[in-house]
Amino acid sequence: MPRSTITIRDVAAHAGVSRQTVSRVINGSERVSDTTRATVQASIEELGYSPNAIAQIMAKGKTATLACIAPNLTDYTFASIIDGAETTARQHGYFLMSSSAPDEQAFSDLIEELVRSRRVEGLLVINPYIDGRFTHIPPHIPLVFAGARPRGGGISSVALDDVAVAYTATQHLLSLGHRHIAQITGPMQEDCAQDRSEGFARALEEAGLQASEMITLEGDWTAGSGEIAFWQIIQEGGKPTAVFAQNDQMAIGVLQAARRSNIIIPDQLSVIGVDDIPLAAYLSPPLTTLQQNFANIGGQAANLLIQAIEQPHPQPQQLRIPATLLIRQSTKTLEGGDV
Amino acid sequence: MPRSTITIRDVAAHAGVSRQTVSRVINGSERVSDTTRATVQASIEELGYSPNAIAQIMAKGKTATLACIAPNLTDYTFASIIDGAETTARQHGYFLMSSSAPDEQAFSDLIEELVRSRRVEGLLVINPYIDGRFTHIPPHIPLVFAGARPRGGGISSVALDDVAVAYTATQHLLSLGHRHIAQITGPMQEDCAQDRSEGFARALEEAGLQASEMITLEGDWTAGSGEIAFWQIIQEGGKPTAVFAQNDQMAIGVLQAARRSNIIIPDQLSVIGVDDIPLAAYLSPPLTTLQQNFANIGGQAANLLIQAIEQPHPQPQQLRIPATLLIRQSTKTLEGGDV
DNA sequence: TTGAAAGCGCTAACAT
DNA sequence: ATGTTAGCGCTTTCAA
Repeated sequence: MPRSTITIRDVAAHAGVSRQTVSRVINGSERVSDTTRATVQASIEELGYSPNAIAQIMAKGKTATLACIAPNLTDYTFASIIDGAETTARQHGYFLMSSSAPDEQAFSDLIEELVRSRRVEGLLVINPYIDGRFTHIPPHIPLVFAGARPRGGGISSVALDDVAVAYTATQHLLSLGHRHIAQITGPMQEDCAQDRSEGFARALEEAGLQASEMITLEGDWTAGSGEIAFWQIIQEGGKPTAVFAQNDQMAIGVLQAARRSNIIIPDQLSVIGVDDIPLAAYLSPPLTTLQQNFANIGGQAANLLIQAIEQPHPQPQQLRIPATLLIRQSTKTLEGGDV
Repeated sequence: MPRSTITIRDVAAHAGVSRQTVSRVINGSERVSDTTRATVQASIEELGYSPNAIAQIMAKGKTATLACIAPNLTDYTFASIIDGAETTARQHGYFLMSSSAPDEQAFSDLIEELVRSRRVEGLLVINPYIDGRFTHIPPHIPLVFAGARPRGGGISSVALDDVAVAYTATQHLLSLGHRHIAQITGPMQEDCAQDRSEGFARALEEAGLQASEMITLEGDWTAGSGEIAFWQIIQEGGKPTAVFAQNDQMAIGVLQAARRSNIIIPDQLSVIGVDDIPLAAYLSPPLTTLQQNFANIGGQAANLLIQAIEQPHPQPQQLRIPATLLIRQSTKTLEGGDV
């Protein structure tokens, strides 16, 4: 027969003090004499007491829990952001409940359950604009977006500096002499894809070129979509000497399609991606890309969220995180003519 | 001035009934007349009332929350298991808190906080034997292991049928005519790596060969370790015609090392992995592997855990999940001689 | 079918 | 420095 859980009451009785004193010891209050503190501590140890977190939450009115919702948990970029957020949250004494919501309905249900039931004090939403999910976020709850700048005002966010990233990637290709650069974008309903397209256009314009002269196709961030897009480029008779894929997955698809079309990379075609997923360095050839610091993005987002919870009137902030150009072997100086 | 949260009290007053009646309506009790139920429902809607989950937990003494702890959240295999577990947990009305614990200390701290504070009712531990973390698991808490069979008795688990998986992989290579097969294992302190090694040996023996005649090197599941292992094989003058890598990541390392050594895959060397990570099909060449159903593993594990929580005396169960051989282009019939 | 009382384990606000 | 008194918002006896 395992004895029933021991409570603050048992400790109080055992130590010969009031429950309140035990509570003070637990919470590290100054207003306890060293001797009683020691006595209480001893009782706690002896009884193997541990406070019931739910009861503490109940009495304090604070759950010290954040929710983080991503489209899924398996995507490396999402998982890394969550990992970073969790670490930071815990450092500040918060728990992080991470959940996936593949579609708008699931998102809506989840939010409803989490927020209305007051299980969490704040919301960290990764990629809020992949569908209409942002419309289901209730007002007045501390909120931070990760992976996209907010469309409306008053919302804090942490995201890659997408314009700058695309600009840098395109610049790199231009500096290698490429003048026929195809672009494969993410879904254009996502601000992130729009911003990267803008960065692409900007770099071209500075070089006296027009984005409209280049082939641009839309993918959905998957390797498969990159593959399809590149085949389409070939079929349409496009002769780019370089491809800017807006993420690594799609770049991988391009590598695959190129291989099957007997196009040698980087000799006949340079390819650059964005993200630096772990396998990028192990591709054939290793992929030149822009490395994101996902853990940092997650950590900063958690920070902003905790600020929003703890401060009375926090100022919404938009943080943009820079990326690092990693030159590997999938990009190369343009030598001969076109493909 | 946002009005303070409305409670069951407000609803009771508004509907002209007692709090208990409202509670009964919330919990779907039968013992309420249809008319009062309707009245109460109307009040709930009108006031926009939603029960406070923390208070419910407090009163019921059940958190309906599971914890899932993995070495990290970013590994695709872990994330997929978690994803599957979360889906199943939610279907049964449970929440899942997933956390990463990179080392033993972090694991110990996390468990301490989660279990002793009674925030969670059960523990789902992914890869409990990567270090000594399993020794920090407190007794008497509902527990399920994922990714490894338990060493002690009385613990439920869900894992790949590692012996069978390795047997199938090796069989495949043997059936292609290979007789010189190198093996790259995971860390041998992990049961999973041991079991796969056993399956490897068993298949060889059935073909009249000995595992001791083959080169076996130990990796740490990373692509880098696979790469290093393969270089070592070459340096030592090993001439395998095939490599069985105990996971895809290490197989990727082999692909990389082979490419740099100008060894053509699959013409000069066949390579097979385990997992079927998303990029396996996009490698050069696409990787032959054994596909795991991670979501299923996670889902089954969550099921067992919930059973353990809800049933008085659950029987510990060891579930072994089969894998599917996916033949792609990294394995090929042995034609000429050795490399 | 409904309500009153008691309590879940803890803490905040006042005492002393 | 310590104790007393009220809750936190809900559910669970037990009565009626």
